[in-house]
Amino acid sequence: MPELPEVEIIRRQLHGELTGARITRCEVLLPRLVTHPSPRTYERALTDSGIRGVNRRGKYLLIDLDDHLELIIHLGMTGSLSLVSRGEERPRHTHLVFYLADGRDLLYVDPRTFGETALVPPGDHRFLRGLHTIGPEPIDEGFTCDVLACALAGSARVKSALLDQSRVAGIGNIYADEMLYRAGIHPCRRLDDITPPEIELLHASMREVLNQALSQGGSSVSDYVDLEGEPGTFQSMHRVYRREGEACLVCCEPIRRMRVAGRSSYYCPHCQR
DNA sequence: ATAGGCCTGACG
DNA sequence: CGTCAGGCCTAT
Repeated sequence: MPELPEVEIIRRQLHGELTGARITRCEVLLPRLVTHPSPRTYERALTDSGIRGVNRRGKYLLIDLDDHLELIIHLGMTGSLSLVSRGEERPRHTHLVFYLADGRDLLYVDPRTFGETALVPPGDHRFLRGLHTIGPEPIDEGFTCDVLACALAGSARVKSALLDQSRVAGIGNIYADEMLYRAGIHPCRRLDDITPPEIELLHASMREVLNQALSQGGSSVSDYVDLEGEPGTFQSMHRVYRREGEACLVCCEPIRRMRVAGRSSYYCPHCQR
């Protein structure tokens, strides 16, 4: 569920709450979610680890531990984290429990179980192909128009390209549609057909959408909540996503939905060319 | 490039 | 019952 803005909100909260805290032990309740090393080794290695900080790359959370390890968590489609006092009842679908020395537990909850977690030497992302091949961060200073133009080389359809994490990191189905709408670009346009001025428009739209979503605490369409259980509010500013049949805010044409790259894609047939 | 698979849950 | 869902991997 969470895309870059939602994961970044959670990262900031985790960083504030967990920096300096200590994991006393970890319990893996759904071994399938641990992709490296074995779930037992993962549990053992996490025993008594200090947390130095929390970083993010695309949709991956990277928790920096003091015993020369990096704890990686990807929330998949429906994953969430929550920080609770020990003894509080655990929500349904709690699959990982990190016990902290201060009496709190960090819970990983995920109904659809599409998430994953791993424990690796810092920066060693060989075991997570998605991380190993990840593209540039679109909210970084260095993400210039030129960087975007390079990332969007080729002949794929632009929506597929935006969803491709090896081209640009962190964009998912909601934000791809919202960016393309604001840039006036049809999701099916081929990359080699997009002009330099359009790349500039798209670049500006990407930064605008991601920054606005961040300042609104992300999008909560069905179940996204942050570390404190709070939903975001950017969904009220969605202009196309899940608005099929509703009037375009600019031209009043009904918003349409079509399948692109296997995903529902919402667009205005008049404003997006 | 597309379909199907992984899962559970909400909704019509 | 069927369809859809914020992700991502595989096989064709």
